[in-house]
Amino acid sequence: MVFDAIDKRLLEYLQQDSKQTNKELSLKLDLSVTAVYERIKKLEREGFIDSYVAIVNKEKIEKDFVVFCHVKLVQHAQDYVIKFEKAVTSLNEVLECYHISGDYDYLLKVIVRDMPSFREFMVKKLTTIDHIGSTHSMFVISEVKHSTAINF
Amino acid sequence: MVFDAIDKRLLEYLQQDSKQTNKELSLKLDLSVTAVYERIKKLEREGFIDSYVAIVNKEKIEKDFVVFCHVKLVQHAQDYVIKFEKAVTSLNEVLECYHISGDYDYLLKVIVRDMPSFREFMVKKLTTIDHIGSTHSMFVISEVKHSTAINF
DNA sequence: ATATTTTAAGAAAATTATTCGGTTATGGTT
DNA sequence: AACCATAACCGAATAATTTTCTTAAAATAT
Repeated sequence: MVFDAIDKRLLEYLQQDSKQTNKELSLKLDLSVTAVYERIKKLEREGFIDSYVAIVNKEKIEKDFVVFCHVKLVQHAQDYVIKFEKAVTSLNEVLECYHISGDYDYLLKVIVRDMPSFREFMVKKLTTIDHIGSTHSMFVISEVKHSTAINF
Repeated sequence: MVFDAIDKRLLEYLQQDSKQTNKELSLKLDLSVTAVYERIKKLEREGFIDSYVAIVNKEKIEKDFVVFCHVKLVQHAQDYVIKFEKAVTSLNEVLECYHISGDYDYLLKVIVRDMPSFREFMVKKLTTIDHIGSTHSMFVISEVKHSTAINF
């Protein structure tokens, strides 16, 4: 399987707007509609494209209170880690969770409605998970840049 | 404009998979194809849906070295802030940038190929921006959860 | 209770995606 | 350089989907 410069450009376009028609893409890439179609199918089949999603506006649905939470575990025994990761994954306020290097073990991206909701989330959900040592919250004052597109 | 429970479910479905046909959605929502069509158009028009994008697999394109960078400015005069935000936004390794509360001013999500590329990014790009006081990098060991869908 | 507006439905039209058969490039082998 | 095998491409035909249109039913206001 060869992944060439045209595939690269195609992915760039699709990361920007996945609702473009194959005809539009065929003009940009100087290919036939069929060639574009088959390249897209190949990229989907081979796993280059994970999914197609709609990006919704946080403000509009009043879920625009974003907080990054650092979490440290008391111990790092494997079953503690597994349990924590499973628990945190199931929380729908947690959109992202990363195991990271540094002073803390994890970095979580949490999205809720407002500060009271955040308190509720911390008290009733996050800190009820076993083996959490400490947490540290960083509130997002403003989103300067937010893109889902990976540049080559 | 009313945003009801059906719209909510519709957004949930579209955040999961935006390539579903209106017919599939009409079955899930127990509506006609036209009703689904018009609701989607309304959500797009009113700004509930920002865009439709393809999510590409980082590993596949060998851009899966993810780093969160804290950045502190030397001063917070408005023109320093504006310049920094503009400069950082233009860097295509920086997918996300947040102005945050706490010890540091900004949190950046950086995606590159590997550690050498990261070093290159830090030395040649990030730290050449004016007025940066200090930085602190947290390397992602593993991505436990990564979703673009906001839950209601 | 009546008028007005919104929402929904089915059918028709327009556009788009997908399949198909044949052709042209590409890479490797002799 | 000629050969084969494979992959990529194209245009046309078909299938599926989106979009428009017309009308009917709810919901809301007068």
